[in-house]
Amino acid sequence: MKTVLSSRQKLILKAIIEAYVKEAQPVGSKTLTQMPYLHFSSATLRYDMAQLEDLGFLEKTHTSSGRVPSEKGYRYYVEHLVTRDQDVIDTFPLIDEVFSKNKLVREQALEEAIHLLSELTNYTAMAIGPSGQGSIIKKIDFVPLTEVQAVILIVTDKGHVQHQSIGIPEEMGINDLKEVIKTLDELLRDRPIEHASQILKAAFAKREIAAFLEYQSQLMHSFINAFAKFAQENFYLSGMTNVFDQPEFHDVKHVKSFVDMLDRRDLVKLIADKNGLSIRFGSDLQLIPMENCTVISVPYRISDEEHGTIAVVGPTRMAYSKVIPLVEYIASNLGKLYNK
Amino acid sequence: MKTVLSSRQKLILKAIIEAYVKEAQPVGSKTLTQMPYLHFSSATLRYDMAQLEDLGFLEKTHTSSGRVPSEKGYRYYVEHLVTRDQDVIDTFPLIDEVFSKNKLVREQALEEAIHLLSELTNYTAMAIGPSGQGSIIKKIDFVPLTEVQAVILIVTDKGHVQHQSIGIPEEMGINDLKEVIKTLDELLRDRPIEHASQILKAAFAKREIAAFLEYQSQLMHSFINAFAKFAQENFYLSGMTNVFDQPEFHDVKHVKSFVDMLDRRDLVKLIADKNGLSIRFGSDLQLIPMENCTVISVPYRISDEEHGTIAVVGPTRMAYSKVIPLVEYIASNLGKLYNK
DNA sequence: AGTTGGCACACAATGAAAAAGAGTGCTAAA
DNA sequence: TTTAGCACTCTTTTTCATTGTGTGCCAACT
Repeated sequence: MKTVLSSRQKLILKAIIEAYVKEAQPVGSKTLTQMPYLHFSSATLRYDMAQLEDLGFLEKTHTSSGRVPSEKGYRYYVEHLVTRDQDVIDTFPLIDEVFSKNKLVREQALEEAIHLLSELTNYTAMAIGPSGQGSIIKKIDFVPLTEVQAVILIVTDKGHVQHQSIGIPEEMGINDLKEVIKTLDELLRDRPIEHASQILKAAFAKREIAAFLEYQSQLMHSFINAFAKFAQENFYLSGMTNVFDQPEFHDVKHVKSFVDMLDRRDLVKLIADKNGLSIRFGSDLQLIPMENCTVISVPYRISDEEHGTIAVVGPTRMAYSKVIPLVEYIASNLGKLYNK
Repeated sequence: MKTVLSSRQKLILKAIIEAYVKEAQPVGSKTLTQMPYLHFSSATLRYDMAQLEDLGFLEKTHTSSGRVPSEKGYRYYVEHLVTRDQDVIDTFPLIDEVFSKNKLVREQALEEAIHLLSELTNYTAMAIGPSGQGSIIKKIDFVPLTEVQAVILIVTDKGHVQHQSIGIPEEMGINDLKEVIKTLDELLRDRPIEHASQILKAAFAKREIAAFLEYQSQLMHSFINAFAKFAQENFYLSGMTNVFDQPEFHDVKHVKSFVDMLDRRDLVKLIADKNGLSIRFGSDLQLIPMENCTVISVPYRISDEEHGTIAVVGPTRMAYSKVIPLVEYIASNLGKLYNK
């Protein structure tokens, strides 16, 4: 069953949400009478407000307080009512300017972008960077440092690099190690990173690279470790403390669990792998520190294999009309930016 | 002029500080009478407390409250009164066990160490890792990715690796680039990282590597950028939120400025380059968010060139008798650990 | 001289009661 | 359908008295 709201009810819901977003105070009928397009008496507005409450779009904090939007109210708002803030759209040329001013290396581009995003929204911005997933190994190399130490290097076609220090056992000379690495390079070059560990293990089982058995497991461990690092989603964060100013975060307990959650990167799996603009509220996220919070995320795409997501985290009482166009614009421009 | 305290006054100061550290409440004369070694009447203790207050070691929150240690009081305490907690010393074998259990790669060792430190102290732990400073360039290499893209690699004798994606200009083939990198490798190999930029610039000025002039500046920029990254102190942080439980951090404003300060790494320069155990209080640090906080830092040393500092940050009302031996022990053992 | 019990005083913390304020729901009338 | 009016509810703020903790000082005791 689809609930139908009268156009005045829609106006009221929109006005309440936008006033509440601004003031963080329950909004009453009297406040609404001051709004343009709502020049009715307070009694009339009260009547509609009561209906909106019955429908579950509004809530009261106590019997005789103003109304506060419910999560359902916000949902309806972002789906049907929200408009893109013209002031924000007017800043798009400025964003272009900031981006084009600094010449950015790949990794810095994402960082810059979410920094800008957090500055402009005053909420917390995050990004999941393109992972090594889907990359092809381009080279495996090693550099001897001393008689007993060396560094192994792995480079992918996307320009990702992993390195790992290893020890060289006494009974094995540098030349022997060179031989092993060369074999590995031939074995793994042009193979996808995801298969690397498996190929390595298979080769090890077949003794193809088992000239120095007692050393194998240690070296293999180092490589597998390095391969695993590629798979790690890389996570960018900016403006973590921005949301602390919000009254939703007045309690240090809440701040603490929020920071811990970001530290643990609990949100990574949640914002990844969504198509297009996604707005998720506290109850969608199933994380206690995210109660009363909303995550707005948009995926971006740099190439067929390289993609990720950027997101803004803020209180559910968020300035959607400003944040939504901003996130969308920055996500859509990241691709261009990245390839500069 | 040197203030001399009677042995009873010392006992009282010690008892007050330790009680205050535990309870975070002003401590009164009655509480003190319950302490062992302080079986005097409350009036007697009050008399000494008044003297300690005159000397500036104690403070009152209002005319008739218990006493709270002043910063001067804490200073005297850590210099003359504090003892190393035996319980903590007893845990040292456990620390050894944790360390030896996990085989650690260089970078992970520091991370593990300060993680342990923050867990055991319940305060915030930081470390400045050995920087690339003092390292020697061992190899400069490049890996072509596509016709127009490549990665440059720089490896030092300490096993540090930096990489940077670069674009290959059309008028320059891969072979030309290979030539340039080879020249650079010869030029910079076995040279200290600190001189690298300078050598590069000098060579550029003398046109030694100027076969493709219009490209030079871009490439040089990438290299100089990569060299600069070595110089960055690398900073490790663990248990940032631990201190949020402390009553000193009950205010979100304070929490926010504290997190921002850590984000900006304001403390890095402050804890670096001190010899031996250093205990600095809020007023020493000259940072607003560090009021009522103390930083305990100890340098560690891995080799002649590789050294750093680990530190614990907590409220001035800190369990010094536990933290001091812990930080010292972990710092002294980091060297061994690192070289495994 | 050092130590102690006794007592007046100061202030914070707690809780109850009163007053003020904001906003609602309902009803009857326009 | 809209509005004015009014009683009612609940929060917030203020005030005031009460209680409790701890001090400072003084006179007396060891």
